[in-house]
Amino acid sequence: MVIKKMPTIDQMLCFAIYSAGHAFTRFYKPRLDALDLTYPQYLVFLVLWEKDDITVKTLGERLFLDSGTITPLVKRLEARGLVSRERDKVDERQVRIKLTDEGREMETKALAIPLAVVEGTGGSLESIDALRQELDSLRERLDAAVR
Amino acid sequence: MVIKKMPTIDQMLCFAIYSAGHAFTRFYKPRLDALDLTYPQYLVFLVLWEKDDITVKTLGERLFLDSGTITPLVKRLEARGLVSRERDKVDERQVRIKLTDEGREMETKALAIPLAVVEGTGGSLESIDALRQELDSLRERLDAAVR
DNA sequence: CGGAATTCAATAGCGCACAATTAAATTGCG
DNA sequence: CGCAATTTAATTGTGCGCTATTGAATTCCG
Repeated sequence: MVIKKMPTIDQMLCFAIYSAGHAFTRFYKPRLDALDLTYPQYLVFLVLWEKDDITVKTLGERLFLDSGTITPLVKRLEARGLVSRERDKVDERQVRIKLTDEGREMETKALAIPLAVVEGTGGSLESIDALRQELDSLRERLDAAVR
Repeated sequence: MVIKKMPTIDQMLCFAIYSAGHAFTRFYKPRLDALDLTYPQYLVFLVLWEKDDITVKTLGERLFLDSGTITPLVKRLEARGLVSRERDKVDERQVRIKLTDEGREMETKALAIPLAVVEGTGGSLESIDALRQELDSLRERLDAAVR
């Protein structure tokens, strides 16, 4: 089976992912407004709540983002007193990011969010997880194809 | 079953979609560089190759984007001579977007791209389509929840 | 040991995305 | 008809996300 003509945008997996991603951001918006966080900032906190005192590089690896994105984002969080940034004493190339008390306390308020998400997506936890696994595997194949 | 703790980022569907979307953009990058298009610009052309002489509003509805995103993007394409923008003669509130000859001719070169994508994603066309349908339905549920 | 190569974060510039606002054209309704 | 309400696109401002580059610290290796 070979594609001879340009596919319609509605038939394309990449666009389904692209538009579902935007829909998720819009869905999160009113919930995250309560914490005064953007969606990418929320992702940073998810990583830090799990384990903080990590470097910019490690954070970027978890989120598949580079320092050009991470650095200014984290600086904005630092300016608000939610995280701290300081050079590693042993290897001064690295910058370690830690939660402040205020940043850590936000987790409690944020607990309401995943509840609303499961409700908003509508499916069973099992079907959500199956979809997630397919997307993870897709991301891995795409990443592998880029190198 | 109720969520009591914050989920890990790797367990979250929204992040799987978010990161798969970025992986797709990175995968497309070298192919789109050959056309000197960004990924969102490519999506605009997919819509226009299918049917041009449409308004900013219609284009936005196809892509789930608003004029704040569409207008500057299309202006950049106009500056390169790939599309034209002109006010509708009947209803001057509307701006109609048409392909130029050069813009239309790009479709032939672009045909190589979806072939590479199917190869890069690796799965069967059937499994790709099943995944796409799940994501479309998810997007609809999320949009409905936002109202 | 010492210079070259590598690693790491920061920075500058471009192009989305989106919210909020503005301005103009059209429609609705008394 | 006339004026308010609505529709449409453009504009402004903020925050990603990426590329390319820079500069500093560290590691590699002869």
